[in-house]
Amino acid sequence: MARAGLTANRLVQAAAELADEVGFDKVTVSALARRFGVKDASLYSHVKNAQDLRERVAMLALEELADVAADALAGRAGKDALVAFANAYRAYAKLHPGRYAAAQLRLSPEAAAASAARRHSEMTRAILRGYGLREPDQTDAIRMLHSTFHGYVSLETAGGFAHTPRDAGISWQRTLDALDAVLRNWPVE
Amino acid sequence: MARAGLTANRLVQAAAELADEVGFDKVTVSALARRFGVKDASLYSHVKNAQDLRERVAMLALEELADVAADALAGRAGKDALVAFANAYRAYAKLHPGRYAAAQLRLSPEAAAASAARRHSEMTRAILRGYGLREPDQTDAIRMLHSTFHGYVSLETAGGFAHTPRDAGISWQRTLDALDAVLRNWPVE
DNA sequence: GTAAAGTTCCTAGAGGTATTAGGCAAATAA
DNA sequence: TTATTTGCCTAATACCTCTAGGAACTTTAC
Repeated sequence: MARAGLTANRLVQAAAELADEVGFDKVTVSALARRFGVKDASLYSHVKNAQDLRERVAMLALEELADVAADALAGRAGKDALVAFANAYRAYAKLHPGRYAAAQLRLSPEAAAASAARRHSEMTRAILRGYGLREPDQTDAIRMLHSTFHGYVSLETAGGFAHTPRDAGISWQRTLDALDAVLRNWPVE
Repeated sequence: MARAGLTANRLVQAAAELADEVGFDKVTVSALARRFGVKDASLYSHVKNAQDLRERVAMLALEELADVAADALAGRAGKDALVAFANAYRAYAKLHPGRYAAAQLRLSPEAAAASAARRHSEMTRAILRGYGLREPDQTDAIRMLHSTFHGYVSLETAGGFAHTPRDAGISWQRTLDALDAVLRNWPVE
């Protein structure tokens, strides 16, 4: 009886690939077992259950996303940083739709997710440094930026922009221009 | 053998309530049958299958969302309209989280979804009339608005803003201020 | 008013997914 | 080499989806 060499990490990696291929909602214990040529029950030595598996994929995606964003941000400031960060974010979502969907999962162990989530916030805060925003405006601006990025990418990949002929990449650029403008002149009510 | 009085509409309505109570992903044919005190198989005379059921809930949500948005928009213009529309959107998502999740479903029969989707675009376009935007800027702005609204609501309900003490309602208001500002002064590159 | 037709719901059953319990064999440690 | 741990298996339960075919109820048509 030859062993398949399963590992939690290997499973999560394969689950992430599966998610990108067939969609995150179709990442199932059975499908994953099939991919490794083992029985379903065998996976339960490595992951707690299906939910645990999905959460690990989510964590992987969050970390990867933070990595590419950090790379994009390195050595840039101001609008340059904003655009690079945003583009890295959008590119990752396009390249890894399943992982991106996973990253949107509501994680139960808040503590575990916090590390990746904090990295994202830190980076966004770094971008804002170039715009001279102070708290609490900074938090408001971070929330707006995250919302716009996530909303745009999410609607775009769901086909929400397909009805209109206008190229989605151009609207994205214009949206970034608009965000830059609003940050440079943040409304002080 | 007393009849339960099932109807496609009644099923969809109950499924929507179920979605708000336990989450859209837990809306299942079995659970719905249980709620009506009938056998699973009985539902298949009224809906094609589970996917069909979910899509009908999505359509219901899209229509309801368009209705409340239209009400909010009536008789308003400019920033007033923008804020009313956005608040109606956010309020609906908070009141009906399951339905809101359903509305995000990628609908297969594009034609069917188009009617509701068009209403949303029409309304957003109406808001922009107060800002004097022309095509193609209008399309870009619509996409930005939708993205920000959806992204914010989506992140908020997923608990993404819970780490920071800042009240999510205030950040929302400031985001709307920012959107108003950027629309009044749309960057012409 | 009754017979035909259509509709609603049921029973039965097949197939997929999630998960636990318990066992044997392979890898590792003593 | 023996002892222990680990990896994967079989078996079994439970839930969800969906199809086929049948019985009871409702509506239609004469």
